[in-house]
Amino acid sequence: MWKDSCGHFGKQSNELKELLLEIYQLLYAHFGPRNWWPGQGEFEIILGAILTQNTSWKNVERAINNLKEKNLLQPEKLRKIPQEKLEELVKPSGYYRQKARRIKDFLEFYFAPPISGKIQNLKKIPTKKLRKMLLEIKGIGPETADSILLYALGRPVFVVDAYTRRIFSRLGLVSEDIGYEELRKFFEQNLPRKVSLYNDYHAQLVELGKRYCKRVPDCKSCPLSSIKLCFEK
DNA sequence: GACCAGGCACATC
DNA sequence: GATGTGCATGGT
Repeated sequence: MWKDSCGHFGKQSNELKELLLEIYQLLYAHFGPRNWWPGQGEFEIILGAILTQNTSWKNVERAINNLKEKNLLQPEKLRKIPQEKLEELVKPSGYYRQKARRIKDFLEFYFAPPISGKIQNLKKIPTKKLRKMLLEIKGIGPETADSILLYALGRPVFVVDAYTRRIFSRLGLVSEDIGYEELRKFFEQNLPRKVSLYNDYHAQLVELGKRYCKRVPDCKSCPLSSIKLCFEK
């Protein structure tokens, strides 16, 4: 096996593209559609993306429900409440002081030009430029930015997380220390540029990771074991 | 009680 | 550029 300049291990491009689709199909057949973030508003999804940083979704739901109960799931309202109040409400999601600050930082960005508090203005910005703007906000790193782009705004950006890296390095398809950008390009260059596919693929990988690809892998019952790619360690 | 979760920023070498 | 650490609640 050779290693190319992008850091992933050798497979002919066509072979790789088929393999990535095959993996997705196996996951889909096994878990069914994940339906991540269906029918929610953009702003709620953005909050979720921030709140879920290194945190289980269950805890994020508690935080979001707190905000929902107080009818605060709107940027105008969240902007007005003091940070200490916001901290109390998002507490169940952990890192609550940081996260309250990050939400406030995002709101500052959101209400400043060129967005000026209007979601239509946000939607107008081209993906590449918007990604850059999001990354300039303190507390929004690559995964959070890409989650916002994909799940809140429907942009064709593949979201990469710790599970993605772990799963694909164990499959032997990429190096285990591949960087975020490289890994994202690995998917974007080898998958059809389709938002619905990116959306569900990432969600499937998270599901697989949670169940079978923790630090100690459970490769025997892993749905990918049928293609003999899952290393047993 | 240890380990983990849909990361990120910052310090230090 | 790589590696280490703080942040914090709640589940297994």
